[in-house]
Amino acid sequence: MSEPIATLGDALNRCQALGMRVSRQRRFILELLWDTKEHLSAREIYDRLNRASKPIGHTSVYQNLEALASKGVIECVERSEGRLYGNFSDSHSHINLTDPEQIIDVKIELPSDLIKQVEQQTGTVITDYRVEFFGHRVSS
Amino acid sequence: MSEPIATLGDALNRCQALGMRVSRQRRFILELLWDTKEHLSAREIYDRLNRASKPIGHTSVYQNLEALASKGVIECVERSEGRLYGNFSDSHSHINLTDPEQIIDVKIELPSDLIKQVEQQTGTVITDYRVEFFGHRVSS
DNA sequence: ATTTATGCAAACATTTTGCAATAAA
DNA sequence: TTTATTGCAAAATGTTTGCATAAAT
Repeated sequence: MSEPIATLGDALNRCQALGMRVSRQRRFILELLWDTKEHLSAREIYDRLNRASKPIGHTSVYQNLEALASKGVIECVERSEGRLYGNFSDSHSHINLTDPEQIIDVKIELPSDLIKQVEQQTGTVITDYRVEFFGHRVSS
Repeated sequence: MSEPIATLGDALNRCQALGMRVSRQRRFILELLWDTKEHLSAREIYDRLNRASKPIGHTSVYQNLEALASKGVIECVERSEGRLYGNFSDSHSHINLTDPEQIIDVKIELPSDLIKQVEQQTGTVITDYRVEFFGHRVSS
């Protein structure tokens, strides 16, 4: 497991370590995601940046979110409202609740032997992970 | 909580109990979801039914899935592939590899005490989960 | 200089809506 | 008969792609 991505600086460093260039627009996105605690849609990210005089096009938003999420620099969650993106500052994992829909962040750590087992089974080195839970509140 | 919907018959009965008519097309959808063990997209359901000479239109597929899911007759999960519907939960985990980019599917099961811990900490009932790993191959 | 990233325009995919025809009860 | 359901056509959203330009290293 490599370093967790807790701060904006971590995210920018991780980009460079991955061979991704720290472009103006990429920085805009990362700054926004580290400034907010919400999960945002591509559309929302596009709107907020352009409203804040941080010009960026739709294509760049989508391409960046896709690249950053697939490399584990940011997180992506699927919701009925669409695809939402957020930072890893607090916790990597979350619970998707239904009725009413809500996302709860949760901090969990997988047993290291479970991770080792996955690495050995697949011939990989795991650098990061997150767990996505689905469920509902106890009351119902 | 009312009776669990375990069989196709249960699902059809539940429809009637809810005042929903058991139309030809609605039955097609429920039969398909109870025949398969996969979660299917609206598109996939549309295609499979029409290919099987069980004619149904796009609108009906969407309207039915929406109605059935919102009334708890079937289950709906949001995935990166889109919105999927089914009659049971599957835990599908994978590893996102970089350099070259590749996704490996992996079957893992979390320790039940870890899940219980999350449920207690958050006051929720976990019905499903998946783990997303990030990493790279051992060679690189 | 080299390679990655940008972003317009357009294609593509998914989901929703109006509404007249149809079928279940 | 009554009322829910169907499904066409079209619109509203959301996402991806080709490619020439621009920018990062």
